[in-house]
Amino acid sequence: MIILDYKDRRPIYEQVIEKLEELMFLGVLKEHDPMPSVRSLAMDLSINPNTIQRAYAELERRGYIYVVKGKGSFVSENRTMKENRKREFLVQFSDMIDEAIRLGISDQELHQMVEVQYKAAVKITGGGET
Amino acid sequence: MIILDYKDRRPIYEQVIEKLEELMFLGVLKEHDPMPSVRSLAMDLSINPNTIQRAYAELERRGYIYVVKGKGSFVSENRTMKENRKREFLVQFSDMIDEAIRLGISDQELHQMVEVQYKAAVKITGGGET
DNA sequence: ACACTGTATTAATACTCTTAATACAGTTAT
DNA sequence: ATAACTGTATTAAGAGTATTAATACAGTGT
Repeated sequence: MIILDYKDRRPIYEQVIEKLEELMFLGVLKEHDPMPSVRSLAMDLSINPNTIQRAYAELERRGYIYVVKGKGSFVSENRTMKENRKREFLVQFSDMIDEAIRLGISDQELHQMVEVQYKAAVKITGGGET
Repeated sequence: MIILDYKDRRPIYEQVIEKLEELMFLGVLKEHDPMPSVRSLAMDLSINPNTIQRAYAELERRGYIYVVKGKGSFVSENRTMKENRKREFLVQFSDMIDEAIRLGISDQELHQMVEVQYKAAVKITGGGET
């Protein structure tokens, strides 16, 4: 379910956070679904439970999971998550355009890139079917 | 000339590399200009000369500066740099479009963002006047 | 000779990430 | 109640990296 990349410079717990958020976003982990337990996920990934614990603590802090003591951790109702993600996208996208301008890329070129890339990407991924 | 951000998680030497590359890109540091000496830049930034040395070694490895022993370090003829930067941009931009598709953003929306952001950014920055 | 350049080395310190070994409290099923 | 799960907390150790510090050496220019 999750594959770690040890060549990645970022710490493992961050990768775990990212992957789990992605699974929530994709709907593989649905609202109120139980998260894998700290120990079992640690076993799965062959890493220390403390490292998973750290990732879970951060996910809880972000409001993406909630904890019921003794029972486990569960996926939150995460409307906020998709909003956050979209907000981040918008910021990054406008930064990209600033960079494009610095690089002397014209708006026509940008439009063309959007067009080409969009078609190509949709063809591969299947794109935004909700 | 350079301001370090100690809240940034990345190491100082990486920030120094980034800032110096930016100054070259902007033309503040022109081809064959002398770079500030290791010791003087270290003084300026109130950090250890070794840290600057590390940044310079990396800049040389990337071909952005060249060294004349006993004289100093100088800005390379860096056509490659702008090409590299453009290449990086293209990769990132297509990644962004993939993300947009995941977020269910239509190509029309993307085109509109490009349009709005481009005009706004050019107005502020003055944009790609070379 | 002196004051600059870059470069190299070694040591010490600090910080972060990760693992390991426990321990404790709450839940659930038997 | 006991066993087997949950999450949480703590403490210690190890590894790796970033940074500083103190030198030393070689080349350049005045």
